[in-house]
Amino acid sequence: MTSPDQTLLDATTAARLFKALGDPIRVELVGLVRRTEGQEACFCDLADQFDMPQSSLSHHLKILVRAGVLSRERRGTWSWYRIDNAAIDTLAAVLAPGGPLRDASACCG
Amino acid sequence: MTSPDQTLLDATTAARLFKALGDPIRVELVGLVRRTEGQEACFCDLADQFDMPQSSLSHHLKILVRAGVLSRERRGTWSWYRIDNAAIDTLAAVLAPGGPLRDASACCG
DNA sequence: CACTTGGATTGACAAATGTCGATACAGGCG
DNA sequence: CGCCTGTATCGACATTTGTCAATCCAAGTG
Repeated sequence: MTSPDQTLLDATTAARLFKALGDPIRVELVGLVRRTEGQEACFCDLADQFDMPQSSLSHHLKILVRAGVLSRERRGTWSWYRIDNAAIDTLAAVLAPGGPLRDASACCG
Repeated sequence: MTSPDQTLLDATTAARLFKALGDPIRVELVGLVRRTEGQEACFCDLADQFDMPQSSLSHHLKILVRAGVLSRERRGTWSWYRIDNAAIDTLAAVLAPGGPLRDASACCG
């Protein structure tokens, strides 16, 4: 009748991360960072891959950082982005067989 | 400079699914269906778990169905929802170590 | 200090989203 | 057929989101 208590907290966390990835550009961004040496990429490298204004890209990156999917580090003139693996792990766990959203009798047995 | 070609399609698909899960209520909904016997639940059961108007719940379920996360089947008077495991698998694969968003040298070695 | 460059922030605006009450529709049942 | 019950859809509204141009700030260079 009332909204679920304990699980709602996890659902909120998961939803926040899912939401951050709920845009093709942001999925691409995370994928690009992941494919970069050391899972770290600077803004300038990312900007080369997208045909869009610099401000838009910065905006999407900010959303990913705010959600905890990426972290930003300013090194001299350039901004470097890297993946927060804990966040990805959280989502992977949610979707894994036996996790909150996936029955244990999944693909793998 | 131009937007990535091949991967963009996958990113769009993934983003569509992520977006559908980008709300705590919808995460809860999928979790509830998952925990139900046979991964199938009727609207009435789900409605008991949430303190919100029936129309809102129906709206969220529609979003999940439209995105392909759930499927709806009308059986007599009641609507039954079940998880589309292919969709969950798609996202799990995206987040898995070695997947598009996760470095291979992840948690598991 | 003046200038340039990388990148973040702001402002404006259209479009999408979440929420709710009201209404419509579909399937039993009298 | 008329009525109830379960669920979907509609209409209105406030909030959020994505996009772009413009501006601002920080760091390096002359």
